[in-house]
Amino acid sequence: MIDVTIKDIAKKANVSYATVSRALNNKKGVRGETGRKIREIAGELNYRPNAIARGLVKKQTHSFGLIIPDITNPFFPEVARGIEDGAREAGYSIFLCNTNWEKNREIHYINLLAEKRVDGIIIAPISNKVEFLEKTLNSKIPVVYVSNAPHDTQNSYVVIDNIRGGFLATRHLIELGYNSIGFIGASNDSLTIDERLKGYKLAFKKYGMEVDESNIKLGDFKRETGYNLIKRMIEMSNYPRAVFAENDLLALGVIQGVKESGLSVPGDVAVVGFDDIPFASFPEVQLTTICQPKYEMGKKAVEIILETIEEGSGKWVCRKIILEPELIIRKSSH
Amino acid sequence: MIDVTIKDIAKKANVSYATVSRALNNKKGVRGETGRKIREIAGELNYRPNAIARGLVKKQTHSFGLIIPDITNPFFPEVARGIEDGAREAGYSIFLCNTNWEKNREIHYINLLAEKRVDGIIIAPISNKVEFLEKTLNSKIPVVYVSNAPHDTQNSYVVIDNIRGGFLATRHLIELGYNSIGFIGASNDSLTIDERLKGYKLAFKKYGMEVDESNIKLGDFKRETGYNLIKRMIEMSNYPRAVFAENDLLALGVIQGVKESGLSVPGDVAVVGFDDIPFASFPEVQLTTICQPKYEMGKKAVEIILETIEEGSGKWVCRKIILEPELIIRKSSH
DNA sequence: GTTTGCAATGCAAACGTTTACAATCTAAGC
DNA sequence: GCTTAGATTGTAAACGTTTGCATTGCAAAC
Repeated sequence: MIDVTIKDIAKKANVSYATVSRALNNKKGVRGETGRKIREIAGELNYRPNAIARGLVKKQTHSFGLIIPDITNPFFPEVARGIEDGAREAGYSIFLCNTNWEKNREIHYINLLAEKRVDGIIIAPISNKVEFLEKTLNSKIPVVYVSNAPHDTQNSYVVIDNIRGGFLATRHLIELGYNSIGFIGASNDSLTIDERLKGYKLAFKKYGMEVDESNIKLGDFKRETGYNLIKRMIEMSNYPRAVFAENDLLALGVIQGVKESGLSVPGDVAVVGFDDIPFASFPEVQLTTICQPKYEMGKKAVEIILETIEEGSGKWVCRKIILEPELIIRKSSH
Repeated sequence: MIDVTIKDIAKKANVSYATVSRALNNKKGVRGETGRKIREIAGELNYRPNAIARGLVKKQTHSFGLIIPDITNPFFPEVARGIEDGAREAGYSIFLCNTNWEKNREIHYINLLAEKRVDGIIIAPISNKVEFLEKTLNSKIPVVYVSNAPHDTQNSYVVIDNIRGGFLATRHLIELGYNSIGFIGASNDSLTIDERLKGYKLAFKKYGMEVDESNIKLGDFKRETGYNLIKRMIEMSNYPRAVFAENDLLALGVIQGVKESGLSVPGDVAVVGFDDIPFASFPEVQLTTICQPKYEMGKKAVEIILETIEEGSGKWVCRKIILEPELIIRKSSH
């Protein structure tokens, strides 16, 4: 009962195992009756093709890797779902790799996936330092960046226009009349933050306003961080009456911090986030935010990976897709 | 540059490839100098062992499958993170399979994982109908159920005491003085619901109260469902002033529905959830709920899988772990 | 009744490892 | 210097498939 192989079937059907292989893969050149018998026996024996063996000879595993920094941030599961759906439809499986925002874990996984001979890698990189990734993988395994990507990459990516997003969020607050606007984000070797901050500054410039660097506070991507940073900010004598947080999780932390300081949102401090995670729209929260098409982003990333794989090792497919962010105004700012 | 193998190294080092294999795996019986040279060459050539080939001969892939119904429900990412952490520490990778609550997708994935020859499967089953799963996998691939499990299974599981959880939630509401308490959950071939509902009824019994079946409304596990069901409930002339929702997502939907009906929580309707997802504790939400040790649950499940694998095909490891639920009282009920 | 051509099948190599066993080398013991 | 044991290395089989090529069988065409 342990692991029935193609040979077992061959023996029972009195044919060579090459014929069994052909029959089971519905290849031409096998008599109808023979095929039927073989399939029947395969069924009886509860045969399951060994994808490992097949992978070895066909040099493809029908699987790819998905590297994300934080499965706990609802943004990523949403993207992952898109990827998973697309992959399944095409007959691919995905290795889930959660880096927990640790660079060495990212590297670890890249090596691992390479050893597993995945057909492609979809990665939401932690930072814009991707030399290692690019060096080890380039021209060997197709890579698609998702969510954010180093701008000088040779690889495909599907991202959102983070500068535009940062700009939209900030402009929204400016137009509401705020002239002192805080920025709360993750540490600055992340590309995401780099660009969203750029958008933030762009808006200031466009309206002829000065950026006050002391209003920019950086940490990481966790909710607690938003909470801590806003508290520190509020201690400042002249704290900003509006805050743009780099993602919704941070924004939620900010809101919590504001409330706990005895202030109100948006009365005392207006808050805008980024991502539009499901909870942002929850009536209790009603967070103004920049919406990213998360599911579609994942779906698209898979499409590109598949396209690259199909293309064979021939020419290098390179799609650079930049999606439009959308400002969604809710009650945390008005 | 495309795929350097053990043979390339052997040629360059002037040794047989068996020696290379031994050297790279740090096996005894290879001279220090030889080993050093081989490793050096391997480094230069940027050699990456082919896990597929290795898997074929060693008959293990160092990967296992994780089947969950909904990666979008924050409960599961939390569990997944525990599993991922445990797996990585032990050198295993996980195939993520999201069934989207569809039974045939679950079956599809089970077959797929079997073909991929994963070393084990951790599954949060959709329903208590697992004959197929058990039939196809039993005694071939180690299985560990997580979150909930069929009680008559031969396999290991790590779950929470759902009956107890349902009981705690309901008792809490009873003790607050409510005598008409609604139950909102998923369709009834889910084990989870079966047990939590059992706990609900148990509490009624214990306090000598009658269960009013019209106060029990079933749908699925999505937030919208909670929203829709509570709205239907509120239309009833004598709707319950307290609701136990089978999970936090449903509970959030319930709260939304209550508010939109112009009623307040907990003033008009008290709400208790289940899971304690991160957002339940958010100050805007403050959902009373039954806490599950999600991360630990995942961690434990991996431990068991690993233990089973280590054990070899010798005896059948079977651990049945039932964790204690904990009632966390917040502002959605008091 | 040959030939021709094509469909059906079998044979064997290949994919990149690991590993049992055989062969060789080295150095210690006599 | 010869034996011998132990360490080092090589040979080849195995893992379960796919697939190019050779072989066979059979029917149609001559």
